[in-house]
Parts: sequence; C-alpha cells; structure tokens
Amino acid sequence: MVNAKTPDGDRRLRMDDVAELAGVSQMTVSRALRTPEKVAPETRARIEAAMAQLDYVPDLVAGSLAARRSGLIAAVVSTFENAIFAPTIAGLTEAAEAAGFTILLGSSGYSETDEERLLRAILGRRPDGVMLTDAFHTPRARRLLAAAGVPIVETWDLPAEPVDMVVGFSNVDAGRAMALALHGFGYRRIAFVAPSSERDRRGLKRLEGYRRAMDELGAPRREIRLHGPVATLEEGAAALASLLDRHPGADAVACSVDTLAAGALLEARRRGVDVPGRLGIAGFGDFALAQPAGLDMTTMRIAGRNIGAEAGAMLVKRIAGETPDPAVFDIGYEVVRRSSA
Amino acid sequence: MVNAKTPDGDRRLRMDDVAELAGVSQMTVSRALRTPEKVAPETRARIEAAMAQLDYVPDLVAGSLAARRSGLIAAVVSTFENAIFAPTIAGLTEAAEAAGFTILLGSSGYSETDEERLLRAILGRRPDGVMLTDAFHTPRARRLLAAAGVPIVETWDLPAEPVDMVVGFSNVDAGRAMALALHGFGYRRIAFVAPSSERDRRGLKRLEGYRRAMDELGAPRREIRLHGPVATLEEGAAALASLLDRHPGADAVACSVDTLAAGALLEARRRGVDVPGRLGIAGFGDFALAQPAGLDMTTMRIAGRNIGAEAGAMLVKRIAGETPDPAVFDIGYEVVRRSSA
DNA sequence: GTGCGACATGTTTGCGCAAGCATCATGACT
DNA sequence: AGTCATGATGCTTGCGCAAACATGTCGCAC
Repeated sequence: MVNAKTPDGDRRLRMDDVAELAGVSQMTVSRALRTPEKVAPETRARIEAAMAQLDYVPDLVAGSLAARRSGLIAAVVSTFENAIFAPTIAGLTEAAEAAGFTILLGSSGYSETDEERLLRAILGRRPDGVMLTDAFHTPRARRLLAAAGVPIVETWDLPAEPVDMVVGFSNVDAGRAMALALHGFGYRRIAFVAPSSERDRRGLKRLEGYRRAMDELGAPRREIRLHGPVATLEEGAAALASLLDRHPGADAVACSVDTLAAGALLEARRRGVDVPGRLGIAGFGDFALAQPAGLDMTTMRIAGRNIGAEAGAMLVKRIAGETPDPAVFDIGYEVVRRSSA
Repeated sequence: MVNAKTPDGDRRLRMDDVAELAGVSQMTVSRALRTPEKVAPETRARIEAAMAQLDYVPDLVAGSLAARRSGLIAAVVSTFENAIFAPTIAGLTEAAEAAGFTILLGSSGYSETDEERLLRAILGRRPDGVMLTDAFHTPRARRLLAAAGVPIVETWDLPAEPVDMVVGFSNVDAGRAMALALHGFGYRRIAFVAPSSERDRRGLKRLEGYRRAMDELGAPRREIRLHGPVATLEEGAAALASLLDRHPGADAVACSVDTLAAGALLEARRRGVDVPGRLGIAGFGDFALAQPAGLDMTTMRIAGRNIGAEAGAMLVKRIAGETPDPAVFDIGYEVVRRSSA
C-alpha cells in the first residue's frame, strides 16, 4: 500500500510519514515509541494504527546517533570454531534481549593485529556495554577499551588487573582443585596435559594450579605439552601417547580442557588401556560434547551459560546507572566425578 | 557551530579533532579513512599520525546514517541452546569480517511474537544483508523482510517460496535418502523418529522424505513422534523405548536429528540392545557432539560451516552490486556410514 | 603565456531521530 | 475570578559523519 502523499521514489519510511498519517508531529511519534506513557491513549492508538498500517520500522541507527546510546551489547569471542563459548553467548543474549538490547558479535581470531581491527569495528558501533571472553593484549587495545567509556565485563577468568567488571573463576585455583581432587580419589602419580601456546592463558593458569598442588603434596610434576596451538581431539590422543611413553608410571592425568581429555580417553580405549583402573582421566569444562555421547568423563564443571547471563545482567545494571553489587563475580567451579577417574 | 576548539568536557573525539591536529578539514580525514588513495601521501601520513596519537575510533553509527549503509550483516537463529548453528555462524562471520562487515546477532526463541520483535530490532539497525537459519512465519514478518530492501539468504532448507536467496538442501530428499541408504545396507523394517512440533519444519520434512521412501519400497511406515517440543537426548532415549515397545520388529531406526539418535544409541547400550546387530541407528546432521565422543554414529552429514560461508559470500556479492551465480545454492548432503548402522 | 584537465582539498548540506525547551489546554485550588 | 500545577504536544536543533558539489593548484601542451 502506497501512502497517498508519498514523495516520489520509494524512499524509506520515516517517522514523518507515520506522523502525517496519524495527524501528529514527528516528535509525538517518537514519544509514542520511547515513552508511551507520556502520550494520550487515543493519540497513541492512532499512532500505533498508522505504524501498523505502514509496517513502519524505526531507524535505530538514527536513533542511536541522536540519543547517544546504541542499545547494543557487544560480545567478543576469540573464535566460534570450538563451540565452547556458545552457552555463554546464549546466556548473554537472553539477558540482553530481555532488557531490550541487541547483540553485536565479534570474533578476534588469534592474531594481535586482528584484535585491534576487531576492537575498532566493535567500539565504532558505540555499544552500551562489552563482554569479553578473551583478554586483550596490546596496550593500545586496552587503552581503546578504557577510552570507550562503557561498562566492560571480562569473563572466564579472574584477571589480576581487570579493565572493569569480571564474571569468572580462578583458573589457577581450579587447576589446583582438580589435581587435589584426583589425589583425593586415591591417585598418587598425577600428570597434566597443558597447551604450549602463550595465547591459551587459561590453560597455562590451570597448569600453574596443578604445579602448586603437586608442590603442596610434595609430588613430582609430570607434564605433557601440546605440539600445536589448538587443543583438539588429536592433540589429546597424541598427549596420551606421550604420557604412556614418557611418564609410564602415571596413574592419572588431568587435561587443561575437555577436548583433550576426550581425545585421550578415546585413544586409551583404542589402546586397551583400562580407564580408570590403569589410568584415571579428567577433563575441564564439562562441555556439551562429552557428556551426551557417553564418555562419562570426570571433569571440572564451569557454568558457562551462567557466566553469560550474569555478565549480561551486570552490564544491563550498569547501563541503567546502577552499580552491580560485586564488580568481580566469582562463579566458581565444581568437580564432577564420573567414571573416567 | 557551538563547538569551540577546546574539548574541555571530555567529549568523545570526533573527526574534527583529528582534522585540527593534522591541519586538514574534517572531510579529508573522512576520505583518508574511506578512500585513502584519494588523499596525498604526506597528508594521509599526517592524518594517520594524528589518529594514532589520539587513539581515535570513528563513529560508525554516524557514518552509517550519513552513508545509508551500515556495514552490518545480521544473523538470525532460533536459539543458541543447541550449538547446531554455531558452525554456520562461524562460516558467516569469517566471510563477513573478511569483507569488512560486522555481525549482528539475533535469536528468535520460539514464539511468534518474539519473532516479530526480533525482526524489528534487527531490521531497525539497517543491516546491509540478512542471513536466516529459520523461516519466518507471520505474514507481517515476511512483509517486513521484503520491505527492508536488503539481500536475504535463507539457509538449511530449500523453501518452496524463498524470500530472496537460499543456501541449503532439500530436507525431504535428505530424509528419503537416509531411509533408502538404510535399505541399501540391508535393513528391511525401517522406523523413523520425528518431532511432533510444527515449529520443527525441517524435522517434519525429513519425516516426509522417509514416508516417500517407504512408499516407494512398498514398506510399512513405523513412526515414533516426540512428546516435547525440543529434540533432546532424553527424548531420543524415550523414543527408543517407544520403538522397542510399539514396533518390536523394526531392525533399523533413523532419527530426524543427531541428538535424538545419540540418546537412542545410549539407551540401546543401557538396555543391552545390540547395535547395529539387533537394531541399526542413524542420525542426521553429523554434529560435533557425537563424533568426538566415540558414538561413531551413522548419520547424514550437512556442511554447516559451508552453508554460513557460502551465505556470507553471496550476501557480500549482492551488497557489492553483483548478482551471485545461483540465487539458490543446493549444498547437498552425504550419508556417512559408521558403525551404528 | 594561455588554457585545460587532473588531482587535492574544502564547504555545504542532510541522513532520521531524540533532547530540551516552548506552548497550549485543562482543571484544581485559593 | 485568578493563579498555578499538570499533562499533552510541537518546535528547533544537533548527534558525527559522508555525498555532492565547489574551489584551488598544479603541470603540460600548444
């Protein structure tokens, strides 16, 4: 349906068009959308009818510019390749959309130059809040974040010097807790599979926790480091092979992430290694991939979805001007004992 | 103009600030960013130095309004709860970011009212392109999409009446192909587990394909429908129980999605049912959850990541003014035979 | 040395909306 | 009857940038 007074060319609809049809000013249409309680009921009804008739969709870009708030919350993840962060994004999305925000997604890949490009692309959209699943490394990146002047939540860790707010847990403590839990299960010669890449800070922190636990127990360290930069099933399988070769005396092995543990577990089955009799295997994360498929793996459960939900709630609060109770939310972790250790 | 040259209040930086520092006009800064080849090298160097010194981040909201293009590509998924679409989003993200676009994420949940709210929130951002992983159902939603005047790709299916472009496969054909494949493996009394919810159109289409195959083979149908609206492991387990109860003669069962098949497979193990000897089990999707965990399931592989990558490529082309070769891209499917059937 | 074109840069304007204040009507209270 | 509070709506302006056009400045051909 073409509005009778439509100027030539099928221009996009503006508030003016709605206003004209409803017999009010543009500003009243704006009010009917943003603060409907300030518009008289009949007027509002006319405006809503006009919007419905025209299928009008307000231009939020223009609105963002004028109001100096975008209604966007940015989520920055390193990669989607592993679906590790999917539950966190899901939790964030739910919290954000419930409060009327829309999610802007950025994935940084793994290079530092990309990191800065990404950050500019994201911050240039003037999001009202930012959730990070990865730390940013370059000084400039940190400066840009701070200068953006919006609430920021870092997640999945407890950084020593947070940029702003935090929802996470201590990866060092969690790594230590896993090692101590294995000790508690009766294992005495505990090994650890850890990444070699500096980029996997969290994995290295878990390794650090393992080391502390070993030192506390007065036990020798048995470490296997990955070859490649990414933790895959294959790396896990290779790590098991290395372990049997280099630390044949080990009676249990914790891995810095479930994916590795799953690979190790499958390799152990292939080799006929009795799990957990000859070797206990534990993972980290309790990611969806392992449990449903019957691996029944002992692991450290991290409430990824809650991290996202809590991060979203904190951002929404801060955007509304409130100050969330704790600026650093330790979401903790939980050893889940299943049959692999 | 009210702005003196003093940024006394800590206003956000604008191009004017960069321009002043570099001794050029605002427009030249804009050009240095958007069409650097049109700016003299020394001038450009001065501008870039000024931007670096100030840590200037251009306001893409204002830019979007002025240029009437946002640089956003919207991805609309029904839910993140199951990570099914994660690879598709990853593929899209890669293609889009390589071309300088940023991803706007929307999840529609499962209600039709949410559907329209979501669409308004997304289209209001004036994305330059939209990828849908789910069909929109209300007439108004379809009208809004069409009226947005941007390229749209529907995915994971081949709709009878596409809104615009398509990257997907025929769920009917794929369902039929799976049934025929099981027949080819020697199974003769083939059952099918399908959703009951009207919202899972794809699952119902696969069921339709199964029915066709059965009719072609002159074989009776053996159907199990889910109780709940969502396909879970538990539903899969329950479906296996129903199957053994109601169709004890069945020698194979195909499920409309891997999650169900995984649940069925685990339940079969628990009950000591010999798979594939007594019963073959096949899934659909080849999702990451099953394979790594050692379920070794026969399934229908869908190249989810390619769907996203191809959708992104098509959108980018269309945004650039080109016409992608096929507007409907059939990405196909592939039976992957493993040990469960 | 004049003219013309190619390039580099500047000026003006408006994208569509919301903040802030102005205006107007109505009714309650003194 | 006069005053003022209250609520409803309108008017003007500017958010920060990019498109379109205008201007300036060279060099080169003749």
